[in-house]
Amino acid sequence: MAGIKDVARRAGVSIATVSNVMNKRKPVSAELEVKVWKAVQDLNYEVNPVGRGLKSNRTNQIGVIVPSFSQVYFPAILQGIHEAAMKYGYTVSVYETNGNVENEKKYVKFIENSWMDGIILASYANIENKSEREYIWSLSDIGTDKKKIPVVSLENILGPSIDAVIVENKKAAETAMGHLLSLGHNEILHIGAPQKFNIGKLRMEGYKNALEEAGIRFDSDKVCEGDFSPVSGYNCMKVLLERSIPFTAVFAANDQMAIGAMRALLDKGISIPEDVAVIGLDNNFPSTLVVPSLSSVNFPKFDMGYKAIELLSQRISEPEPEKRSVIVLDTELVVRKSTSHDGDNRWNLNW
Amino acid sequence: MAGIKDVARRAGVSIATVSNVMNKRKPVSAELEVKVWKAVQDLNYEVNPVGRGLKSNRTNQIGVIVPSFSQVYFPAILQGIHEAAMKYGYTVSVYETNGNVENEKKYVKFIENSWMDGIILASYANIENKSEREYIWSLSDIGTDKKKIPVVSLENILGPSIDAVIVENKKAAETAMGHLLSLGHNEILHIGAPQKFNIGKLRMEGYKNALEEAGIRFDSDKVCEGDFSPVSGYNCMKVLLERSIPFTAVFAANDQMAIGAMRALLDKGISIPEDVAVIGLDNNFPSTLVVPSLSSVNFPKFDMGYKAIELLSQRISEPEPEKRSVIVLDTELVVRKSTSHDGDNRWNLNW
DNA sequence: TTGTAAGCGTTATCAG
DNA sequence: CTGATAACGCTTACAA
Repeated sequence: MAGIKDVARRAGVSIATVSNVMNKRKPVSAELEVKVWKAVQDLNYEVNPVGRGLKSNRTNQIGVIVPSFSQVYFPAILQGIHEAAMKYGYTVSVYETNGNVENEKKYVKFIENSWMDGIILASYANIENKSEREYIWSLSDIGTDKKKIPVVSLENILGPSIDAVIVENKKAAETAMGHLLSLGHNEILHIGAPQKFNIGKLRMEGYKNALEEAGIRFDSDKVCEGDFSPVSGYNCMKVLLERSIPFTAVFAANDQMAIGAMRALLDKGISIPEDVAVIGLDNNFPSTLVVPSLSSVNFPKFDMGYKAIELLSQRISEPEPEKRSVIVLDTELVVRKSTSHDGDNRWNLNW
Repeated sequence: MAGIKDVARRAGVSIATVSNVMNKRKPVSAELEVKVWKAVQDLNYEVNPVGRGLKSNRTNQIGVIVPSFSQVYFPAILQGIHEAAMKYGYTVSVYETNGNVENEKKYVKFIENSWMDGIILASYANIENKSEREYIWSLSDIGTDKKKIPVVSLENILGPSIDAVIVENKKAAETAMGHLLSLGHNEILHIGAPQKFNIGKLRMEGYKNALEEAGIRFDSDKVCEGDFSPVSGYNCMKVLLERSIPFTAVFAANDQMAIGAMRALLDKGISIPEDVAVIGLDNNFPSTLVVPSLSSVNFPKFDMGYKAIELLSQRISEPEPEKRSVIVLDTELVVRKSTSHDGDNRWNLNW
């Protein structure tokens, strides 16, 4: 593995000239430039990021911190992150917190300490908790004066001064509800996401808003709070069925719970969509797999990852923005067989 | 962010002493040790990996190269990798090749160049291609004399001198077949994985072996080659059905294809498992989701990742082993509803 | 046991 | 336009 010295020796120039040729920071005569590039080729030389990092304070590394690698949407986000990262010349290091905020803090500290250039964070920190709120605040000021390390939050708005890439959860919920309402349903159950998370609250708001606009009274008996998992959807559905409330449709706050709910309905001999229509949120690949296929509202997972890197890259080159950016991505209704016989039945092959 | 100098100043010692205390390389008096640790605590100091890397040639980084992040088994492997990596003090950087060997080479080169300490590689290189074979050979000698960078291959034995973590594909296929045979099936179709991959060949061998041991003649009309995807399983099943060969069971070389095959059977009004039993290989979470749930042979994905790091860590500390290691992990039959009414019907919640 | 100083590979300053 | 050299943060040989 050749170093800059080897290149300089072979090209018959100084290491400074090699550096200037490769980084185009100072003009170099055409003659020497050719020699240097030739030597670079001959020796198959590439800059050593460790040496460069020490001097220039840039490592071209991005740290990605997420609650869990096993969430069904993570691979798509990571693909977006990776593709954009390669484009902008970054390497991606990944950290799994298991939803533990202490781990989150530890990894943030480690990334700062490693002089990585930026952080993409899907945080589980709770703003209502004092110490966690302080931690969130600290995120807007990571690094030293010499090297600020920007943070981009995924899926969440963490605070007034932290950039974020999100989808409009409330609007997405309204889209799902709008679909059911347009099909003539007016007795609609809701299986909610945990209300302690912002996401859960926003999706619930969307449910309520849609009802209100349609002139339907909100009834808390029609709601059950799940925990994102398929089993919680299954259990919620059973609880709701036992209440013997009339209903013709179910809106679940994510696809996993919707699939659980579908299973509970089918177990009872209830036909989907003839007796009851079901719709989820997120649009993960298992929704194309189940029978009937599940209608949902697509979240642009790949784009979220991609945009997060773009935003980060911008912040890295221009650390002091006028104000923080929140990139809001569009969601889209996907009609499948669980709400309509005309719905799409194709498989998502990306798994 | 404090540096080693700040710690030294605050503790009233030299930076060498700080280094010695933290790395325990040389004895330091108890008195100074206490002072140093206090200063470390006060300043919340952590070693800067960039500076350390430059001097010591170790970066505590592992590069992980895989064909695709979206494969359904990747998250579990990555979880194993991450958990072990944290335990051993490594950071994990990920690279997606999209099955393109040129990308693979590029990332290997980049990792070498970045002085990472090791590589975990799930390669798509084909040993039968000359240039790719040369590339594979080169993998056993990455880095310089000063810093060798070990490679651990995932799922594949790449060559006689490269460590690997694998499962016994042939045996796993025999396990699946053994299950069908024990249920009394003797007309068994096979939907195979691509025969250009080692994995595909081994699973096919397992199929043939099991037939032979049961005294059943191999019939190539009972076989169709898929490409791992659910749709290819679906299409293969349709082709096989058109051949009008009598059969009572299907063994697919992975769960995705098995699920595709199930869908084709159910579309034709064929009952599973009453008319036809179906079994896959790999045991991914969608298999617990479909109806009926799919029998399979479990591959220990988390452990594969975990063991790969353990092996790598061992090679990093002891670069010149007597011989290379191949860690072979156990697989296990999982009986679900697609082969037996007594089969398991529980969901795998880890998604 | 402790401290001084060289050096890892690169970039950037500054003199030529 | 080019080259010598200091500096980045740390580890380690060697001197004290």
